[in-house]
Amino acid sequence: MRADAKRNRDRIVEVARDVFREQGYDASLDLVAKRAGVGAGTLYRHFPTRDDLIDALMQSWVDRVTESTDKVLAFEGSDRDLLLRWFETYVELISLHKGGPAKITTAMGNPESPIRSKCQVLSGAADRVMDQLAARGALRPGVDSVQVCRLVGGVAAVADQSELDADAVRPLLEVVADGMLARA
Amino acid sequence: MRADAKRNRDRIVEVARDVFREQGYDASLDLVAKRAGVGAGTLYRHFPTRDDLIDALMQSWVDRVTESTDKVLAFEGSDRDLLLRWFETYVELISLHKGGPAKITTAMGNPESPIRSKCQVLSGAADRVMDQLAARGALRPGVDSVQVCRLVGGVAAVADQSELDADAVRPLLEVVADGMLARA
DNA sequence: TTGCTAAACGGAGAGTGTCTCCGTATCGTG
DNA sequence: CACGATACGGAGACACTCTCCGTTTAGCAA
Repeated sequence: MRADAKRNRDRIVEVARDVFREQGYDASLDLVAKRAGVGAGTLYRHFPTRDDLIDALMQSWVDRVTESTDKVLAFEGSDRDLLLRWFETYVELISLHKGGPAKITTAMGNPESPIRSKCQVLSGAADRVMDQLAARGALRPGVDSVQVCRLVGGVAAVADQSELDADAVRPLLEVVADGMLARA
Repeated sequence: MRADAKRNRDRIVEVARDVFREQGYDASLDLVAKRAGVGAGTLYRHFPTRDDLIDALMQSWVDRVTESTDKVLAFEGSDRDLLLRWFETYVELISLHKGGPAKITTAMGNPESPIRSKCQVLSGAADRVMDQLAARGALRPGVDSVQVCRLVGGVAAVADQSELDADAVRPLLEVVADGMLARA
C-alpha cells in the first residue's frame, strides 16, 4: 500500500471512531470523509461498506475483550457472581458505542457480516467463561455460550435503546444468570 | 374531519399496513403515499412522523393483544408453562412486522413516543399475567412486568434481527422463565 | 534528477428518502 | 349557488449513500 493511501486510511479510521462515538453507528459517512479531509470516493474505496469501516476500528476493541475476559476468569468468588461479572463485562464491551449492542448481536448470527471475525473473538471469550463454569458443574444442561450471547446481547440492546443505567440492567442480568445456573 | 380527508387517511393506513408488512417499519413513506394515490404532503399532514402512522395502524393490534392475553390467563397448567406461553405470545405479538420488537421495546421505555399508548396496552397485559402468577406465589421477589417486557423484548429483538426460528427462541425464553420463577 | 506509470485521490452527480411550502381544488354550509 | 374553511398534491430543498472518471501523486528505474 502506498504511503499516502495508508495515511488516509488511518486518518479515516481515527476520525470514524470519534464520529461514531458521538453520533452512533449510523452517522453520515460523508461527514467522516469531510472531517478526515478526504473525498467520499477515497473513503468508499478503502471501506466499501459501513461495516468494513466499523470492522477496522474494532481492532483495539479485540484486545480489550481478551483482557477483560482474563480478568473475569481470574475472579475468585461464587459461580453466580462470576457469571454476573461476565454478563456485565459483556454488556460493557458491546455497549461502547450507541447502537453497538444491536449491531454486534446481529452480526454474531450472520456468517456474511464483515465484522464477523471480531464477533468471533467475543463468542470465543464467552466460550472460555462458559467452559470454566460448565467444568465446575455450575450450569444447567443445555445452556451454551450462544444462548448467553443472545440473551445478554438482547438485554444490552434494550438497555442501549432505552438508555437504562447499570442499576436497571443488573436485575435483568440476575434473572438470566439464575435461569442458567444449576439449581442449588 | 371532512369526508375526503377521512377517505384519504383511511386509505393511507390501509396501504401502510401492507407496505410495512412487506418491507418493515423503515419502508419509504413516499412509496406509501404513492401507492395510496395521495401526495406526500397529504401523508405528512395526517401523520407528521412515521410513528404517528404506525400508531394508527396498530389499532387492530390492540384488540389482538387483549384477546391473546385472555387466552393465556385461562390456561390450565403449571406456572412455568403459563409463563412460557405468555412469553411466546408476547414475542409473537411484537414480532408481527420486521423491526417490530426493537421498535416496540424502545417505545415502552420512552414516555415521548407516539405509540406509547399502544405499548401501555401491552404492558398492562404483562401486568395481568404477572399479577396472576404473583398471587400464586410463583415468582421470585423483585420480579416485575417491566423486567419481563425488557427481557422478552430483548430476546424478540435478537430473534427478529437474526431471523431465529421458534425452536431457537424457546430455550432462551426458558432461561428467562426459570430465572423468574420461585425456586422449587 | 527526471520521466513514467500504476496507484490513489476527490468531488460532482445520480439515486433515494424525508419533509415542507404554497398555489390549487374541493367540501359543505348558509 | 357562492364562498370561506379545509384539504390536496407535487415540486423542490435538504440529507445521505455510493459511483464514476478526470486529475494528481508516489515511488521506481534509468
